[in-house]
Amino acid sequence: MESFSFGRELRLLTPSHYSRIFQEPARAATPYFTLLAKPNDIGRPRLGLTVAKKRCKLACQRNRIKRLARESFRLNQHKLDNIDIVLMVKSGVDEQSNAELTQQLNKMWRKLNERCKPGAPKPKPFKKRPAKNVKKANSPQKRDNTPRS
RNA sequence: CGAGUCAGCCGGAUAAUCGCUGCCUGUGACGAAAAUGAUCAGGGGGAGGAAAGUCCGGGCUCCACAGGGCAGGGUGCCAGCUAACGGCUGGGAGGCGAAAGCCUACGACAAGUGCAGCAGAGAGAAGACCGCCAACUUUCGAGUUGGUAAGGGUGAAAGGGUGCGGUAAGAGCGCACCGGGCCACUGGUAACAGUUGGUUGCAAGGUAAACUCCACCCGGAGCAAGACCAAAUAGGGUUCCUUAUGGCGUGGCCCACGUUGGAACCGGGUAGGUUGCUUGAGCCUAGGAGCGAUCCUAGGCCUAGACGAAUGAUUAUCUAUUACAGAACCCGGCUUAUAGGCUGACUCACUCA
Repeated sequence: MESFSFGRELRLLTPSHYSRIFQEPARAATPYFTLLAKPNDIGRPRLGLTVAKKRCKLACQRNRIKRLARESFRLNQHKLDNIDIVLMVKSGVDEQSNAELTQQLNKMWRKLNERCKPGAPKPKPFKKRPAKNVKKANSPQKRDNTPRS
């Protein structure tokens, strides 16, 4: 049986991870979300969330939206290829119900996956950064990767 | 039962499934080993009454600092509590309410300066518009001069109130009572109070969230504080080695100095990591002191510590759509938001007995 866990290896952890994705990403959008994505080399999808205070004023609502997004990502992670995703939020999200937002998110994952596929063989504009990134992401858990790279 | 006042409490529950996080127990990958402890399994924890606003006060940390003053800011009836406060408790005074009860920056305007629209004759050691009274004049309509704050009128406010005496008319002008000021006395730690005594005809009102004066308090910045570890072929210093009495630059040339390779060591420190980080002015129970805030004693308990940021989602049941809302170094307060519900004490009205 496949696992539905959502550990630290499935998240974007540092600002450098985020800034990599903001360079020439694939996009997908719904009325309340914008998703940016880019393929990675680590063998699993990863998710990062940005919920701006400007778009969603109350801390409580921001938490709610993040939880919904994580939950939806967790349940759909096996339908995704190895891509890094950053989820952004548009104003008005905090007025939507849980069911409505979950439905939108579920559609998005599939769409985004399709868009990333033709983008994978694209020439990488930044040669150094992805390599450096992979090394860093793997080093805390597996040491045998480090001497090889 | 109705209307109301005060005080306190709860802030969805249960079950199933899939997940997150740090703690404990076991497992123990990688490693020669130790150490570190990956991974997996199990156990038991895991947001609030306001976590919010950041309005006050502290702890903690770093910086500054002999002492004192000025400036600036804050507080402002009295006493107490407290680590401290602009907080709380008790008391006083004033105000609101039928009552329970509630509200109040509540020091000084006799240190000085300033301010007060409109109305009104006059707004401060004031003032004569109408009226009243006297004298003079008179064309008998009234006029002029003076006196007068009792009456009218204006205004938020017109320099105590009522009565009697008094007077040309009046007036604290005099007297009685009421009110006020001052000095005693008594009670109270004090604010303050008084069926107390004496004295004073009462004289210069309001406003200090106006300047100001008086008394007391205040060094600055904040956990992104601060401390530690520490990559990069980012970059600095010292010593040594060698191509090498080398090359390049300064220089007429030598010497000398700078620069160029490698190694070792040293300190500073970016990315990143660790720590600060939860045992605390802590919570619960019992007893005691006090009207109370609070304090003391004894026993017990450990109750979130994340860091792109953990408590969620779905389903079922409970009348079930559920308020305000998310810890970020930690405490004590204040203020604001809050669906629905529970408990206790008290006041008033009605009915019944």
